[in-house]
Amino acid sequence: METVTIGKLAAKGGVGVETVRYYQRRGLLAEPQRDAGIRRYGDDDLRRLRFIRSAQAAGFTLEEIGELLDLDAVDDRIRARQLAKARIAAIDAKIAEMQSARAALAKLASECANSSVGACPIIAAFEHQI
Amino acid sequence: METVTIGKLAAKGGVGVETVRYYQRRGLLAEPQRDAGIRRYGDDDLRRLRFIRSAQAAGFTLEEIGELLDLDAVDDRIRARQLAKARIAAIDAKIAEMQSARAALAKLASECANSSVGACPIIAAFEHQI
DNA sequence: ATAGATGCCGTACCATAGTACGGAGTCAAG
DNA sequence: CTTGACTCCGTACTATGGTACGGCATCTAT
Repeated sequence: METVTIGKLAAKGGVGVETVRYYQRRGLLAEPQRDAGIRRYGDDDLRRLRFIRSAQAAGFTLEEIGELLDLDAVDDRIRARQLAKARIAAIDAKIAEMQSARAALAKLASECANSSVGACPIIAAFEHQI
Repeated sequence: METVTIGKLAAKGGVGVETVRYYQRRGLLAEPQRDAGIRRYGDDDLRRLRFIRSAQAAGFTLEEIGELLDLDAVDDRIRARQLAKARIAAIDAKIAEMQSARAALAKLASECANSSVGACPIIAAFEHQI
């Protein structure tokens, strides 16, 4: 099987070497086989690493990601659905919040035009938000 | 003028008392008038506090918020626009990322149905993301 | 006037998610 | 067979944004 060193794995996963070691310490990645003391990673490890980054982008903490990985191993659909649904709700709320913030920023960027003379209250641009 | 104590201000701003003190230490809120040693806040302080929370929701760090507040004081539109535009781009990217993550979670929640028999790979639900 | 809630202060501590260090071993190319 | 890049390890440090502590002062409602 194709195996890669920690540096290659990290590069493919878009993280640093130290981050891989850190995830290993946290139990998010399994200790891989070693070849003369040097870690050798396979495709599963890369998938797992990428999953961690994706789940992180979805707003899960590393602790929650650890739980997801356990659920995956045990195939616990009920709990997985629970977590997914809770996260979806949180994401929807966050997206709404960010859209509101975006609107405030757009207002700030457009209404307070480059060289207009009236007042340009940055604080006011955010009023009535959230 | 109506003035409130730190506890009331914090409550109205949706933060803790210690957080107000912290913002003050960071220079995000001005030291207010005092009445026998007790801080007395006015409406401007509340507006400012709410602005901080909104700007935070927009993804600004406290340091950046400090800069925004300075810009507001000095009425520096050019820089304010720059920051706003940069932030909007970042927000749009983040929203796209979250929508992608949301899709993965929705897939996880629906395809891996409660009591189906086939495999329910949580990791696979996130494949091809981001 | 007396509780009990608030406020004051500085300093210390917390969680999260890494990042850096430094000396030693190992590998790959020329 | 050497040189430079990569890897090993544990431990310590970083940044961000707060949160907690503890002893004392003050305020508010009865």
